[in-house]
Amino acid sequence: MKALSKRRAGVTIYQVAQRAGVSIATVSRTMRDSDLVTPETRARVLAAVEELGFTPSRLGRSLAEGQHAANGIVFPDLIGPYYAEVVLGYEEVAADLGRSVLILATHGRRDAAAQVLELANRVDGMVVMGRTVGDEVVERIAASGPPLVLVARDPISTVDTIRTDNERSARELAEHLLAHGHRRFAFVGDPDDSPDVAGRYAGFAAGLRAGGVPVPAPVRCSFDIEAGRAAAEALLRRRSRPQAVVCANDEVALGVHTAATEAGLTVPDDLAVTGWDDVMAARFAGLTTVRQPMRELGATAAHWLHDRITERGSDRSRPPSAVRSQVLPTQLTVRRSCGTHRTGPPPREVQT
Amino acid sequence: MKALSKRRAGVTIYQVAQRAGVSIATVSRTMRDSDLVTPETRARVLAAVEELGFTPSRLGRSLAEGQHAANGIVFPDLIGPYYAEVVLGYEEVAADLGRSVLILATHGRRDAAAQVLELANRVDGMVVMGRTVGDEVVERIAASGPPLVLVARDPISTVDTIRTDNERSARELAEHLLAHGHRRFAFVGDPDDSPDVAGRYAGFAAGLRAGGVPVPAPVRCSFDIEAGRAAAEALLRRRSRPQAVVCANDEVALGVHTAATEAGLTVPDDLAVTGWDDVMAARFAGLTTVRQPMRELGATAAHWLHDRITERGSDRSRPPSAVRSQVLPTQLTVRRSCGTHRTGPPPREVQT
DNA sequence: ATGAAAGCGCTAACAT
DNA sequence: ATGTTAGCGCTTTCAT
Repeated sequence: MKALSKRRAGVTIYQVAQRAGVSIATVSRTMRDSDLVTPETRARVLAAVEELGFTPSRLGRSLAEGQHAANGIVFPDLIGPYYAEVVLGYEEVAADLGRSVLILATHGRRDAAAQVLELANRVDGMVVMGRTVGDEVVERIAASGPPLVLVARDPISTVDTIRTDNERSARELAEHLLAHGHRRFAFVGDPDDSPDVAGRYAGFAAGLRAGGVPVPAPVRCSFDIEAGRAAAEALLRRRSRPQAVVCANDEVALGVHTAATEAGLTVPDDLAVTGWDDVMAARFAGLTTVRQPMRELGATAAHWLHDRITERGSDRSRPPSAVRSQVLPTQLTVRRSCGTHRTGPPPREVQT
Repeated sequence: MKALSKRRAGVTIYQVAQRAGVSIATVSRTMRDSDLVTPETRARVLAAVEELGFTPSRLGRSLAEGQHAANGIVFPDLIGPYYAEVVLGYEEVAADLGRSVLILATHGRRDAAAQVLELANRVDGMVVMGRTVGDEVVERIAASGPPLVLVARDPISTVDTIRTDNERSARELAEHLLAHGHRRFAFVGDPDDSPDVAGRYAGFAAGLRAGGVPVPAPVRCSFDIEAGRAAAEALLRRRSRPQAVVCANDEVALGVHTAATEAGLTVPDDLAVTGWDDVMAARFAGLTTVRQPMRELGATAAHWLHDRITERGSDRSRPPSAVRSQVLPTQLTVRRSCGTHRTGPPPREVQT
């Protein structure tokens, strides 16, 4: 069979060189804006480039340079605004720094590790977010792959990590709920599911403990409205119904809210509900929640990665700079759903 | 200066070959699972691969194969669930087909064209969505670049296009509002901004015209809550306030809703409001809107692209298959915000 | 200022 | 079944 299985090549540097009557080195120099080319030669080359419609092959260039000029980012999915915002912040900065962006959504697939490793092979640096792959994978890449930045997951030695604060705001939230007079609590969400949820539960528990109130075991559920609703339906059937339900994120809280309303309960009078993330719907549902700087998370990661890539490119005898770790602050946003305030006018979009 | 600007190479196929005492061809065959290698040789090679921690270079492989094994997608941003869902649907299918995904958010940057062209250089096929770059760019890539699929933008000859229906549902929406008794309308959104909005305005206008009601000029605004709110504030100050406001998307509608409430008006009694997209907040705000199959949009694009890439890879003497074009159906979702129904019980999540 | 040539790491046709 | 070798398209010494 004569089928050409290989993609037909475009215009190459050789054709341009021939057309301009110069060597490929000169064409290359012209394309890279080297000043070792006389204006006349340059003009001749440019003319040939124009006539032929030449665009340097990224593959050829990358192979020769040993650089992809691309960054990767690994996240679980794009459902809900959280990851989308992080990715957006990341992409924007990376693009400004002249780097293309490869994405990988793991969707909880079991072959995620292989895909992440494959991605590591296509980029000069990458971000790995929580809930995607285990530390073994991260450690392997850290050891022999491109520079890494961890986002929203527990740090491991030698790898830069950037997170948002969970414990502090969760504790603040618990204290706020206690101040409302609530004494029977529930936590909906799975601390084993992600470091973020673990931190939120820990802060929540610390707050209750400090208030001398018993800490409930978490009601485990996944990150969506339906899961929250199902969890709440079970919760509301208990003999001793909780007065306040703290949820792992806004979707879950919105599900709990829906279930409560459907059960004939009024939020917050019969049941207080809180979320996390401050998604758009939270505002319209009057949900008390915690806002976190999602875009900044992505943007910072992109900058840090760029630093690592740049330092690795330079003198390799110099030791790499110190491992960085940062926790960005979050902001409790109080709306109606956490309970009626006992004094003063009803709060509107108060932020502490 | 002695700085090694070139990235230190990893383990190469040559080192593995030497270690295993075979030629690089045999190593290559082993890695590609060719059956032209005896089990013993294969084992020896695999051992060497293991000991050395060899991973084939994607760059070397791609250059030799003339294939990136990657797809691209260009969209304006990831604000709001619309593009995020499309991207997610696209990524999921592309990953299943063994292709990495490169994203490019144009953010309305003026150098978007250059970035899109650069992206075209890194992929075997790409999706271009509306509101990103002009047809000149698309046409240029169609002529000399990788296969293309257009999503949510007007078709151009020779390029596959996939859209969701705007006119039909918009007209249905207008008819529904007329049935509520509304007679003075406003449309908030910019038809010049995207083909989608143009289609929605056209359907809306057609519906009003058929009902013998004057068609208002669009109140132009961008795609966010604040813009909608600002537009509504101006609108509500007019001497003859509209009875119903049809918005280009849910964010705008939510902004209009907010402005109306702040102005002391009740939705829908004093003002009916409708959106488009059915974002999560729409449900909690009781917003009448139109749902579109966002993920399917992305998934279909990924499949079509795969077809094109595959057919191009095979016998090039065979002409390419016909240009495809498809319009996915949308679904009017009626909630409270469009007006009180004159007969029967209040509608709840009715879908027509 | 320009050219010749040696890679970069791999695949695949061809030879044995 | 395995090896040899010629690319793939570019960058970058090293000469001139």
